[in-house]
Amino acid sequence: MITLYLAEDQSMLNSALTQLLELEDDLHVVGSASDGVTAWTEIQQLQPQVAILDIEMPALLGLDVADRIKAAGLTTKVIILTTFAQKAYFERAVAAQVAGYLLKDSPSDDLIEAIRKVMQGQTVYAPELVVNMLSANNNPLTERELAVLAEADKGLPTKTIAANLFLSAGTVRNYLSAIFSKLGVHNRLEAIKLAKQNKWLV
Amino acid sequence: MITLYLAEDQSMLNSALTQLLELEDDLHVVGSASDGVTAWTEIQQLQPQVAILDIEMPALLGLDVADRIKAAGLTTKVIILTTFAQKAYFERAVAAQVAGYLLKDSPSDDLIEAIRKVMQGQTVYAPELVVNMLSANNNPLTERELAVLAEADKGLPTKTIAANLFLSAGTVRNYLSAIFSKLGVHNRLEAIKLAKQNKWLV
DNA sequence: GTGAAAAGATGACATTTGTCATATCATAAT
DNA sequence: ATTATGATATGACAAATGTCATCTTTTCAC
Repeated sequence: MITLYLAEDQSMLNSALTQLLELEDDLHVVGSASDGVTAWTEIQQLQPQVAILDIEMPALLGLDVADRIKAAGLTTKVIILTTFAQKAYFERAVAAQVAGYLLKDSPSDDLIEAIRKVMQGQTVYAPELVVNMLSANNNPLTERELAVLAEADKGLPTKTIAANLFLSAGTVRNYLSAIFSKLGVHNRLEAIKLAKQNKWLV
Repeated sequence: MITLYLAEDQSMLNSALTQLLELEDDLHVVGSASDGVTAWTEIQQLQPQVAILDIEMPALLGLDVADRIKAAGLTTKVIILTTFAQKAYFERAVAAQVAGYLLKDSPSDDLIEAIRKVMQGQTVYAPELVVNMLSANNNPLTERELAVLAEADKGLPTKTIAANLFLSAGTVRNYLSAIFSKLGVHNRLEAIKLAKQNKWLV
């Protein structure tokens, strides 16, 4: 019998999956949560064999939970279950040595299959991710540029951004200009949109 | 036996729900799709008693499918199943006289219950929506202002916005200025953020 | 049918942005 | 030791943006 914990903040999917997994003779869902903090607390107590974690959850990202599971030395294997194939998330997941990374864009039977494979020691990655990995869309922005862009994203004018980051207004505009040129756009809005699309900016 | 059709583009949820609904003795899923066009085609052929439609799907919105079902005079009852409580969507759904409007933020049992109620002629609306409706956080922007803001949101410069809407650049700036003053902000970015927060802008 | 909004326009002006050249200093890589 | 890169800054200039006053037409409610 494989014991499972499910952390997924979309109730419809959470409850549907829970019931579905329970139908399998060799699977048992010992608990579920719709936020990261609850998940982390309960996983420590229940020590399930496999934890299925959504990434985007209130309070704590699934990836953060994965990090903690690893840091705490639990034997719980982690399967990340998320909506989109985003490189940044996938990289973090790999770094946290998760056992599986599935997309919600695949049928529920894939999840069941993945659980069994993971318990046999295999790692299961959605093929889309691997492809995505190879087509390196790496963040061209430096840390400072990102900081400036993040301020700009708040809708603040140059002066305020400068004040917030203890820079001169000119420097801020330089950074923005550098950002635009790297991203091939011509104003803040476009830069922000692009950076968000690529998840360089949250 | 109630015949169902399920249109949902997130495969994990689609397959999980299909299997779950099939477990109920009085429910039968006659078909499912992950895009609006397929859904519409098959609903016409299969004429299910209830169609469960996601809103955001490729090719055709669930709401569009609902409109067509109504226009074609089918007896198929529609339950909209969507992620967020957005007033605009809800209003369209009510206008299309859908029988139910559920959020994915509710457990799957709610859906099953809703299906049975709908077949008894009841309408089922998520309570969050009704609350949202009453707390009239009414949009102070006119249709035209919204259109301008939507263009601005694409990151386009004034000229291009003007060209796209067949307006003069000056008019566009006037509209933006009017928007800022109504919203109490001083630039596009802030206006867009505020409008999105209030769901006046998608 | 009058009056109030809303849609649309123009022109002028001040401010904010975006671009560019150029410079210093620190650090990391070869 | 030299070179590249990143962080930081200035000054100058052009282009885009935001503000205001003012004007016309259409539409819709009373």
